Amino acid sequence: MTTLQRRTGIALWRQVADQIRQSVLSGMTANERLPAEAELANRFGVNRHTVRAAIAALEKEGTLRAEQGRGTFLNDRRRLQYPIGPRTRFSSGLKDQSQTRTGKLLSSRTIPAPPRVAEALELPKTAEVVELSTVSAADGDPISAATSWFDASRFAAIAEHYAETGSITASLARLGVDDYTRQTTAIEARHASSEDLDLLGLSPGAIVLLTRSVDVDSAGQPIQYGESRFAADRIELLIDNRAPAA
Amino acid sequence: MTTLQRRTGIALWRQVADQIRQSVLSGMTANERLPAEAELANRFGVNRHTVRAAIAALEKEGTLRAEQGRGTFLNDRRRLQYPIGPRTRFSSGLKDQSQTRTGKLLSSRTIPAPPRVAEALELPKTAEVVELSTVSAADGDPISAATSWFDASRFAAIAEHYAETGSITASLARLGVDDYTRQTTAIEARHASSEDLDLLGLSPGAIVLLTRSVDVDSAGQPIQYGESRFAADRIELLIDNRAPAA
DNA sequence: GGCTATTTGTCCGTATGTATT
DNA sequence: CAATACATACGGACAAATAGC
Repeated sequence: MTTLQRRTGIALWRQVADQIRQSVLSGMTANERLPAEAELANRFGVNRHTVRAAIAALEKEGTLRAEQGRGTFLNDRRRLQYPIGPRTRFSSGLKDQSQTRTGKLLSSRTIPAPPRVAEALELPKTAEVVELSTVSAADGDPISAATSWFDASRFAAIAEHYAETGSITASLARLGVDDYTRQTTAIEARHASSEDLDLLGLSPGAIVLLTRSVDVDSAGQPIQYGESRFAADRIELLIDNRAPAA
Repeated sequence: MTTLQRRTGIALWRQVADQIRQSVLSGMTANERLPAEAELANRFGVNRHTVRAAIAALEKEGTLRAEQGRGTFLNDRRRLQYPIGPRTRFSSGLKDQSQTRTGKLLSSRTIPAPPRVAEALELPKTAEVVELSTVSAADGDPISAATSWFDASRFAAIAEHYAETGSITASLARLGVDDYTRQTTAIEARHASSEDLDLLGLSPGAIVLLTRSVDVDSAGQPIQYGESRFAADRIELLIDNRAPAA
């Protein structure tokens, strides 16, 4: 099966932690007991201390809890599903899966459009854009860090609106965009940058899902280009074609 | 700007390698020269030996090449775009971006349906399914490793057809499925297992995009449940809502 | 209450890998 | 290349808590 590897720059206990998250916990329900440390050590072919180090890491991140004499148990921590489709909206998509959602504005500035941004927004190369850096959280846990760009000539005031509402949809509505749809979403995966580690509260080596998206208004004009980083261990992206645009 | 962290189970040289991939190379064009070792060591706050270890790793995985006396240079490595939508098909999606595409059958077997498979295919818990393990490559580079499940009572012979055609679409056509559409696609990201490292020719620590998908026939009946792993450094997933179902 | 089996928690020592000087 | 300090991994032994009898 899946043998662990040495000398890769990734400690064994961390590989074991990842394995436990994936193969051991995948079929388990909340508050279920894990196999004993000794059995896990045997299964992965490592020392019990190495399994203990892995469990300690998973305990620290909130996935497990160990109780002396009783065993180690799986905490209730679902991966949120973030839907992607023509009607993709951050706020509403997660609403029914979490209690509270917050969107915080980190910074904003008006700059000449970077080439890829100008292309996505169908603006001339000399155009100016508003750049928004935001972090979104659900139930207090940071979910995504995003950078968004808007045509400065049309949406100069969007930063102020976002700071008040914490929502792109609401901010756009205030600026006369009643409705918009997702045109394209490109998805990549990579190791988190040190900035993302900070923003999303991840440990080094963690993975982020990176989406690059273009939203268009009802006239088909691109209004937003965004690059979002999602904590891959807390979220999955879901494309559901059963629910077409309303 | 976060400094690198210790005691996280990820060796410093690997963190530096990830950083170089992310922040240093992101703004660079192909065949551009990297900053000198000493400068990188200074920038990341680590010793030169550590930077050298990181560069050696990146060289081994093919993203950099070091030339004696000249410096270290960024190799040209584009990501293929893999479209996802109602009409998602592996073969045709990549056709215009690569010269040759091959689908190889690794193994097949008929087994009782695992719970998540039975649920996805809307089969009774006692049903049997055909499990196909396949690897797909474009221009000789492995792109994805997939495991697919089909209702054994309806598609018992699919393994033989796939072995001949190297295509799921063609195999289904032979079994009377003229048309099918993608119902759902869930996307996660994780570190590659050692099995995937083998199949996809990756180096340890590499990332895979994992998709779980359900395809349905024209009557809306689920016919295929699949889990695919894509090499995240060679591919990105693209959801394009501009081209609706034909 | 005691006894025992099971499981997690802590301590020792030792060897190897990692990172710096 | 060498010397040093720290992190990782292993092996064993025993303590502490829990559950069942």
